[in-house]
Amino acid sequence: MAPSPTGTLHIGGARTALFNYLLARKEGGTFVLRIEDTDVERSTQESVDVILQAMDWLGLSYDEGPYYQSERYDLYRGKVKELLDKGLAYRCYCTPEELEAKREAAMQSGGKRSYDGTCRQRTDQPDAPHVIRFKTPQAGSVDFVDRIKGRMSKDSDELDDLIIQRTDGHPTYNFVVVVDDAEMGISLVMRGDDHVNNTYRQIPMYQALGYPVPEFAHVPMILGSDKKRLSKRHGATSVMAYKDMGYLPEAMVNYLVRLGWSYGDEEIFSLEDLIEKFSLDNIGRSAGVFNPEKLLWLNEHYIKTGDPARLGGLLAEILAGQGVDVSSGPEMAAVVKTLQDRAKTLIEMAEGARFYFAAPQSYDETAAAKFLTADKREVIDISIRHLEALSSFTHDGVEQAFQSVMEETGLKFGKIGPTIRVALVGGPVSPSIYDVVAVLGQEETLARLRKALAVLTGKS
RNA sequence: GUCCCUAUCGUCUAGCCUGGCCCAGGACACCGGCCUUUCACGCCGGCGACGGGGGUUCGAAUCCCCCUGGGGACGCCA
Repeated sequence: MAPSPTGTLHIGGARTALFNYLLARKEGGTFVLRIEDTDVERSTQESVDVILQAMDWLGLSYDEGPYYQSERYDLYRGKVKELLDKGLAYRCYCTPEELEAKREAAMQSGGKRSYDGTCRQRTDQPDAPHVIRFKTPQAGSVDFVDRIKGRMSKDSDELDDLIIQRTDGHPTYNFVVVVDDAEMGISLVMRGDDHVNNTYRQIPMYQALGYPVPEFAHVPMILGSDKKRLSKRHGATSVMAYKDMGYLPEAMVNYLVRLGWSYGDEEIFSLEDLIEKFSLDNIGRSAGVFNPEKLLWLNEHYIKTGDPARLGGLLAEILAGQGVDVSSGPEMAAVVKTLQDRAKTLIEMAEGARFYFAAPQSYDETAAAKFLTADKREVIDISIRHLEALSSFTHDGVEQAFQSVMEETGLKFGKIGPTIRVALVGGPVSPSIYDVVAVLGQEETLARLRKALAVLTGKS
């Protein structure tokens, strides 16, 4: 996996990383992380950190690296010299302005925008600013069999002499990946299919340098809902943004892998399942549209089925970050269990959990007007009595207590529950009353009910 | 513009290689119903696609050709 540290790790990059990881794990290969930071202008340490964090969050552990291309310039320079000495590369003195003008002119006349090879035959080698270009063979065609797309071919005369070393001496991407992939023994290059045209340019370089040509697997791109390249205008695209929005990494992994890959009708896969089941054969060949709803559904699924203790830990972090004191409230796992079926994200769960840790300061107006009226004092009072007498403060115990309240008052639960709910949580929405009471505990429940009673008494 | 790739429900896809089991299956979303102490969950049902045109064949989503659509690349970015 070789991301470039010029931004965050986005959805597309993460999926490529995942596919690479899965294949390496499945086939017992080595998963190498290499940071492609030959663009000094745009590469930043912050981006490197974000990439590392995202890989870690997704659970994609690497066996080697991270390697930094910026630390391997000696190697690349040696290889450039080798090509120069063999006559397979040459100095080009054309300036960026000249090149731009030529491209412009070519565009106008409907021709190719390729470099015209002006400096290819140049015999003098003045000591002036120059780049180094690779002398791409002009005859025949470049062919390879892509592990995903099958036979691929391009006529060589469509290829021009690409720059492998800039005026400032820095090597360029297309050259260093060839050197690195070969030197690092990469046997399969899997990357987005926006690179297929680079592959045609890279293969001759492997050959020129005497390297074996690796296998290639070009994964289709991920597009936005308008079928355009995924970008910020389609909403969050960075992986870590989803962590912040309360998504679970297993949901992200599951979503990502199904975007472009399938295994019959199955939808749910853990990383472990995937290491066993993943295969290049089941990757589709066409671009896919990023669908946030399905990702959300998967997140919902993993929240629903997740281990309460683990989810509790994650929830506590979020709550703490929101300034909620979770140290004195009920046990997190118990809280989670009451919310798992009704939250799609951890953020949503946190919202739903706040009342457990802070008694209502006020009551929702419309809910109170309906369910917390003076005539409800008796119900609350009777409920208090039965809950006081209850020794087993569990879901079932609480249910029995309310059974008694129903008998004593002759009311159906529909006439009791909503009132208790508003008194306990302050609003009209919460998990099942029995669960809320059981999790809140006897002391806290009674305190909140008495408070409500006092408020009602003060009113009349 | 040139080149490369690609084409099944709105979206992700199964099926295509090894034609008939497909008047096309699953999932998300959407719509309806049931359940229900709120909100949800859940359950049941529904809507919905082989881009078009030519071939080949007894028979094509599946094979061939053309068209069209979509994406990508064309940088001293990666």
